[in-house]
Amino acid sequence: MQRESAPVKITTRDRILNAAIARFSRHSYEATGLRDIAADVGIDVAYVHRSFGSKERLFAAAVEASLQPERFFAGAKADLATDLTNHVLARDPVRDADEIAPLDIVVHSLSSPEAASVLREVVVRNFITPLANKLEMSSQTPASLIASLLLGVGILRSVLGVAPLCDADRAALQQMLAEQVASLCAAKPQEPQVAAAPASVGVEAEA
Amino acid sequence: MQRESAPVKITTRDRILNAAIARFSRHSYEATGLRDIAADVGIDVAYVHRSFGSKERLFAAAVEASLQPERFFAGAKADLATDLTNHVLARDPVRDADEIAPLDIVVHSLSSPEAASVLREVVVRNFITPLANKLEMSSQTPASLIASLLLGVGILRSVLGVAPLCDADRAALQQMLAEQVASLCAAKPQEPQVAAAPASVGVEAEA
DNA sequence: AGAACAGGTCAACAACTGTTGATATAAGTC
DNA sequence: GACTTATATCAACAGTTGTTGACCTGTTCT
Repeated sequence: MQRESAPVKITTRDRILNAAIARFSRHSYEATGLRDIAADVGIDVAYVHRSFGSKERLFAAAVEASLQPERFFAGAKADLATDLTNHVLARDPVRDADEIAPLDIVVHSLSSPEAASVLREVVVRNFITPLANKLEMSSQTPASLIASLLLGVGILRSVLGVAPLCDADRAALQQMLAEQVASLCAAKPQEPQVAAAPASVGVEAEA
Repeated sequence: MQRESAPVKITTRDRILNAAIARFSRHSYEATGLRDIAADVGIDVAYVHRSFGSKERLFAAAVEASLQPERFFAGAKADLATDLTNHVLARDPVRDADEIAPLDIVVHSLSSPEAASVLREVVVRNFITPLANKLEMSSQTPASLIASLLLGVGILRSVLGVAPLCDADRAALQQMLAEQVASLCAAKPQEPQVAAAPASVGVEAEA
């Protein structure tokens, strides 16, 4: 036993958590069984359940461990748009199927009452709020729209596997996406906007 | 029995389909049981299964019936951005919880191998491709990004119930979202872009 | 040695899922 | 009346799922 260096003892609990992150990052909350996770670790189902109390608490721990704000907002403010889009586009959904990006767990686990109730809180606390802070904005709406866009791209790319997003040229896609994010980053923190009509926003086909 | 007017006979099959649309538009594919649908119609499980062959085929029929291109692309090209954002923002996710918007089924049913494989094809065929056509674009990438943004907003608003999107002023949100859609509508159909570096897109905090 | 305790296993529970075979009921056709 | 077809039901299957109680096995502390 060394004194100075940390024990770095990898507990079974940690291995369960990592296996859970891997599973929930690839399949939906409902499609991920505790037995699958147990098999990955090589232990009994009962123990993975007991280690975290319930499936939902295990999922909550996995989301919390994946969605750490410092992973997204460590860089300079000027690089934010590029950094964020990189997080979504970094992993090629077909080529790098075995890698795991921090946002994958939100994208894949979605849509079941239990999963949604866990995600609701964490997404706001660990992503939208830090993002709005970084942008020095009082309103969280633009940050929420950025989150929406990134989430949508993540789902269409790596859950649905929509061709135009999977096969598109990476640089061109990155450029187009980053422009949208940057535009939202620069959005005016406009007040409730008392009496301005919804104002149809026209589409100019020729740029 | 009248001659001229159509029989308008509402078959049990139709009632099953409508109940399925309602269920899948509110809960995930996996969380929606055939027994729930059967109970809504007031019949036995066996019959809802037999009427469509399998749960997956019933889901496919429900998606097909919900996601009809003419619902989204009937208006003028100039109103497209406003129309599309209206489809996502029209229904207040908490106040109008009992209404069903055509896009809800895509948003809520997401994320399970079976559901994803059904959605993959239909979303491209019934939304992205018609949208790219309406925009007279050769590339489907901008249309896919629009779909991403709308899907993301839908999920954050009505699945996760993220506060900044639910409570935000409708007009302001509509304005901000429509601007993004319009900007993507006007995207240049740029070629694979041979040798341009990813080009960090800066964020100007002060607009 | 003996007690205490975390780490881990085993078998089983009750509830649920989509699916299927056998069967009834009713209407329309020959 | 007999035969077919669509409509619908019943009961049950086989396979899941998360969860629980009882038990075993080492280690550590006293």
